[in-house]
Amino acid sequence: MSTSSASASNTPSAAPTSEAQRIERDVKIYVAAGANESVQRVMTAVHGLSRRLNQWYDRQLADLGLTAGEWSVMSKLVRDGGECGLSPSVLADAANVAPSSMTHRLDRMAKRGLVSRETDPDNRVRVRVQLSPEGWELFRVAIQESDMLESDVLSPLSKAQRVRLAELLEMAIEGLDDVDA
Amino acid sequence: MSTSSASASNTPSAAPTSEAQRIERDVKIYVAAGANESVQRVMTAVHGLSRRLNQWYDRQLADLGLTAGEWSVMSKLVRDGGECGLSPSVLADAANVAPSSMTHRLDRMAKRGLVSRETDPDNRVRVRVQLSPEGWELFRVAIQESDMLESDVLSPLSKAQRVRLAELLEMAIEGLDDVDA
DNA sequence: ACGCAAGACTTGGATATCGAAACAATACGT
DNA sequence: ACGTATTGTTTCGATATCCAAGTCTTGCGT
Repeated sequence: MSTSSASASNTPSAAPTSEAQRIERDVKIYVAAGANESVQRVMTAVHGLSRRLNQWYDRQLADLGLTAGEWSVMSKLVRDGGECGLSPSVLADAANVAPSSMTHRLDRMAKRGLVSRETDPDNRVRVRVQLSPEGWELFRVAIQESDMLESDVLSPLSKAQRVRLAELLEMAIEGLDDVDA
Repeated sequence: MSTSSASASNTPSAAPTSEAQRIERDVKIYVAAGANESVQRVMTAVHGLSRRLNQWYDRQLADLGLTAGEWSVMSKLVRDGGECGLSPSVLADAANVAPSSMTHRLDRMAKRGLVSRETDPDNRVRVRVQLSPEGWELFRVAIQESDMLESDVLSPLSKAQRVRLAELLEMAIEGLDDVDA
């Protein structure tokens, strides 16, 4: 914020184009360095894939009124819910969203009766989220009636490529988390 | 929605656990098949990286009041804007967002004077978006004062790994676009 | 025992995004 | 030329997300 705004007033005798030239020079350096070009490319692609993946899930689950986020909660509960379910924070972490986002998500799902939310009697600070019978039933319908099982969104990628993709993504995430800390 | 709600009323003589058993069986099939497990993993990771990348950019550019999306517009214009700038739809496509989202983004940026928006005289249906002098100056300040050049978000990934990551992401996107069509 | 720091979750307000529909302006077929 | 289809952009309403602040437990230090 300190090296700017000096076009016409500060240096009266200098060439009037000096600022434009300086800007252009600096920017050229940036562009020539290809600065963060790969980062930008990754960011754009990540954003785009995220968008399309959500679109695909939303379309698959449109009849059932489920969103991609809700589906991810349900399948996480199915896979790892066990006897007592999971806590909101665990679910938020698994879904890579902010805790408050998961609260709102669970609000919606609880209002529809898909999940039950009850405070853990042993640890009254924690909350146990479990799939309700209606939730189980809807999950079953979803995997039966939608193309969830057969059709494959990532068909252009081989099994090995998917794993590689996931690994690279997770490496990048881990690195970013380290920077934060 | 047609094969449900028959626990206690419809089949009085059948075993009351039959529905629960059926649900469990179907779900077990799904889980055993590892159905879409890799897809779910990719989706979660993609979402997470997208989130963190935005956070990182927002923090880098917080002083300047720029968001990641606005930054991507600016650098796209710097790189490929040429003489006449770019159209909103091209920018939306490049940023992988819906056209209407780009309209709003450009609204904000135009209100701040970062970009100019004028209808193309040759093709009055098109709009040309260009970086204003203030936009150029702010871009220059950003690449100077922020750590945009030096610090590297994707440092845990080598150059080759980034390229590989971007390629895989773009393959997946292309495949999803084909499904749509 | 009492009080205070830490952790888990929720509330509230702001914002960015999306899809569908409205709205030009052009192009094209007859 | 005229009406229609097409394309580019915007408006509008709904929604999902985020951050910061608030509430309520737990646990620990003195």
